[in-house]
Amino acid sequence: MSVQQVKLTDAEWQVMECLWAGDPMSGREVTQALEPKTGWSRSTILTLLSRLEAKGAVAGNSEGGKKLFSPLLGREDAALQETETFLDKVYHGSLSLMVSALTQRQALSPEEIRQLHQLLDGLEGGNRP
Amino acid sequence: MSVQQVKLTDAEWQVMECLWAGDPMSGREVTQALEPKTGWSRSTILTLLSRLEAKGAVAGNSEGGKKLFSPLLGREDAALQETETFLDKVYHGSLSLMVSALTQRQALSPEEIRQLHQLLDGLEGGNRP
DNA sequence: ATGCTGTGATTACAGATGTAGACAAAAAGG
DNA sequence: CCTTTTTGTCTACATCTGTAATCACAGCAT
Repeated sequence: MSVQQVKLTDAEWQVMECLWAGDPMSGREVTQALEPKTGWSRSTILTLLSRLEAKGAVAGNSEGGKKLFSPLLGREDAALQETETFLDKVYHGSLSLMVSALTQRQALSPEEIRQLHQLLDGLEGGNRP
Repeated sequence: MSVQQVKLTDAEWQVMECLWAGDPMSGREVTQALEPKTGWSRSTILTLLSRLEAKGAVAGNSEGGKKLFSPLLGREDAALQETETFLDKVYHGSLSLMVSALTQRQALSPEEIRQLHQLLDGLEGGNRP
């Protein structure tokens, strides 16, 4: 059932994003990877990694001195959870309400719309036995 | 251009939800409306209303002693902003990526899918000159 | 006038979050 | 071995959030 109900903060999410990209990483690697985007100091990253570890979202293996961190919480799981929370809060849990709002504001590129269409068509095909 | 970049917390969002529902409301009305769902005390609500006022998300008109609060930030605007932030953070800004993730996890009811379909079809019709 | 009552403002406080310095143990280099 | 560098843990602290008690004042009832 994967890791339950872990709430990631924005900063933590960035760190996770890193770990999801290149699995076992040392603190330094994460720091370097995030440096351009965030400019956070080593300490900051390490703190975040600790908190994530405490939350059970990442595991730290300190075999032979050095410690390597890997995500325990999968990106898919995290994304899904975040999505549900978001949809509930903003669109009463309804995806179509969300899409509707976006289209009404013309916040979707034709490209996005095309892709969505394809997606849904594919779905129908797959669902029909 | 409506109110810029106001970030609403979860608690604040609930209060706004209230104000969006029945526009000018007194603090007491908001409190009563939220009581069943949240159980928050009058003080809590008033604090939240103040913070929202400070952020420029609601306006408080104290004509003739009593004070009435109305939203300055529209629900549509708030939702759109929240949506963009969310999409960027979790799905690199791509709605179809989100929908794809949802379908892969079978997190969409057939009903939702049907509605989405309709929505998109309607869109195409409207877009074709 | 005088004391309740309903209402907003002020103050409070614990826990979460963003951000980082100081310190200690371990590794690497000479 | 002893110094320099690396790396992780602890501690720190300002701000933001959630939540509320208390205060002060305006209006109503007596």
